[in-house]
Amino acid sequence: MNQQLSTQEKIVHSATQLFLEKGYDRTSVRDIASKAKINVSLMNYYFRSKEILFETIIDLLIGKSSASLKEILNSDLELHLKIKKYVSRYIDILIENPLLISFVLAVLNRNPEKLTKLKVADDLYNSEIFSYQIKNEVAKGKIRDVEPEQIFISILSLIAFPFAIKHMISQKNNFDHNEFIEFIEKRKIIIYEMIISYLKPNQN
Amino acid sequence: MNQQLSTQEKIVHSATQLFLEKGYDRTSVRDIASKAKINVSLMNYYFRSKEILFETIIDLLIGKSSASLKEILNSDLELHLKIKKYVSRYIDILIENPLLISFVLAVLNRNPEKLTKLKVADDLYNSEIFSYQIKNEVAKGKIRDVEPEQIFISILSLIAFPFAIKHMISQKNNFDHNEFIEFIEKRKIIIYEMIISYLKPNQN
DNA sequence: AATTAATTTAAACACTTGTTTAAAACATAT
DNA sequence: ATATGTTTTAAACAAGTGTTTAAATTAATT
Repeated sequence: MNQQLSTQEKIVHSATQLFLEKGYDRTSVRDIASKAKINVSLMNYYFRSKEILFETIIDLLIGKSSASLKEILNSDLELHLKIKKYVSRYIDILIENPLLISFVLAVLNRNPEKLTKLKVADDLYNSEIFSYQIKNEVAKGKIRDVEPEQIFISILSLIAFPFAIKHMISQKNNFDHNEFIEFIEKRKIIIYEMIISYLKPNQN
Repeated sequence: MNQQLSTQEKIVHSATQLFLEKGYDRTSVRDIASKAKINVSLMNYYFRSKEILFETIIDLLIGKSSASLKEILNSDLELHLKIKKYVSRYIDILIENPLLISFVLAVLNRNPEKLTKLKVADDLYNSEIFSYQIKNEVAKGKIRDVEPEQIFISILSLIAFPFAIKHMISQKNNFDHNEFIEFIEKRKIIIYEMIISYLKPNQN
């Protein structure tokens, strides 16, 4: 399989895997080269530096997943259904790549200055329409009086954090990978119902 | 102030700050030495290696905060009140040290093998009594039928994750530090009510 | 005051890091 | 077949890493 790939692709492929597993600092250029079975200097030939290679990979990783999430948030779906779809889709993405969250968090805390350039801010996290929708429902008395930002952060937290502490959860409950995924799959409904029950206006 | 401290204390003090801000890998022994205004080799004299110094600091950081949380979880408080106190206390701890979560997450993903030794697993995260309490309430029909683990992870996520993405939240909403804390303070009630409203048995 | 122990220092060690250089190998085009 | 451009290679570079050594300084003990 590695045979079919171009040198450039081999570098990206191997580096992505290593960055996800060990992070930027613990991955050396020689690690990447030996995993991709290429000469060390080819990394500098195709990408000018390790840093640039890293940024390329960040954009690749995040760009891939963010598009469909943004689409859901900006759609004209009814609020409840939108939340349900968003939660479900987001969890599916993270199940496909369970290391993504830890990766993004690491980037966020190592290079907070690169945040603007990072697609996360724009794509994963721009929710004008969603905010407006919530404010609207509040105004109509359909849901409890809430700050959209607080709701959005809550949803995000409930979805993403378990992946960030996957090791801890798995160890405590003696989960193998499949059992962890089962645990996470259940959260699609739990998170949805948790948010919905909170949003219900006071029934006094 | 640095004058009063012993060499050993100066090392721990400076290293803690650097590890929290920049992480283990991006902090060099010479960084620590120059911040503590001591000779490089004193680090190896008092602690045998950078790794051991790091583990010492992990235990210090986590041990400090975990005690009071464990106490609340294991107390015989009524469930609702227990959750309220736990959320509030946990948030207070993280406000006091907003970098703690990112630090722990970094350790968790870099050295997952050290997890057992890490006090997190035992202290922050052992909730036999809490689990039993929830199962009990479920059996009595006082709350919805839920898995205690899912509830615990949800509470943890709602509390901790916003600190892990502090930079993102602050940038998007143009928060300075105080405004971020305000945002977080509001979550004490939000998280409590979110969990409680979810736990309410079906009113059909 | 003399001797022993604890602390601090500067220098060096061995190793790894990302990157560059310049020659070699290969492919393409004239 | 020759020349040109692209890709790959091995070797070296300079800088930084954690740690050790052995001498110098300070403190404690007899």
